[in-house]
Amino acid sequence: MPELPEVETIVRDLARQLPGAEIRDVEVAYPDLVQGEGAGDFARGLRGAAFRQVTRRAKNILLHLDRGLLVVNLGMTGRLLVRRPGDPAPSHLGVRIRLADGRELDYHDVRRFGCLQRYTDEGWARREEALGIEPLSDDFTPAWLAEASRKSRVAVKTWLMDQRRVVGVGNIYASEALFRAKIDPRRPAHSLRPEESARLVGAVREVLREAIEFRGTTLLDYRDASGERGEFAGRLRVYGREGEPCRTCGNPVERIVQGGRSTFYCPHCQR
DNA sequence: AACGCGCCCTGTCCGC
DNA sequence: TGCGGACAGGGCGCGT
Repeated sequence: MPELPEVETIVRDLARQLPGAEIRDVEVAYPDLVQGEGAGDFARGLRGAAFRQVTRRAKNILLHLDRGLLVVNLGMTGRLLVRRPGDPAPSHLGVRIRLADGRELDYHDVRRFGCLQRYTDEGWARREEALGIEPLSDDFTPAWLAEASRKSRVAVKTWLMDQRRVVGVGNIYASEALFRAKIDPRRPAHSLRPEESARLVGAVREVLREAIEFRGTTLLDYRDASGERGEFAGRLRVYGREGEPCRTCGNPVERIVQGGRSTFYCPHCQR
């Protein structure tokens, strides 16, 4: 479910609400969500720790503690919610973190593709090496894209979604960025001309920034840390619009499958 | 090495 | 109304 804009929205919410809060105890309803150690050690390791700050790396939520960090990946349907006394109980509770001030930080996940894992600072630094560059950082430039994709024959849409290269771009924003850049998603990554690399970098940054401004895209499951929907869905230009008229040329938007995932694009506008 | 595929899991929707 | 199949925002591990 969540790509960079959705995760960033949650992180900004949590960064205002969590620092200073102390963990009273932890209840793990689904042990398979906890990675790296057993549920008992996980719960004991968190008990008594205090939240320092909350940041994002790729599609991961980094909850920095006074000892190490707790990293949450939401998978497809994960939600991380701050719950106050009296708020309705979640229907698919995975992990409940009770805070000393009476609030709860609840992780729910219908499909349970998400995960939570504790890391030491060094452990996370090692794990992070496998992740690509941040698309909203200064590292993401047309020159970098041209060089990094030079030897890759995979379709540019599949290439964009590979988290070892660029992080944070998932199935929705890959389609949207390629539409904005007017590039056919089936093109081999290495075939982009310099001006196309430049357009793609600009389009990725633009669509991610706009989506953050609108607090992300809610198709079905996504909710922010307060349980509210994102408002970007109505601004999607191609994703989920198979057969509907392209907002630029009026020809029907098409859906194809690439790497087992749906891709939406306009064959007339994207070449 | 890079790439394509299947799988993890539950829920919803659509066609028959 | 019921049932089977396709599909859903991610990521990992396998084989070639």
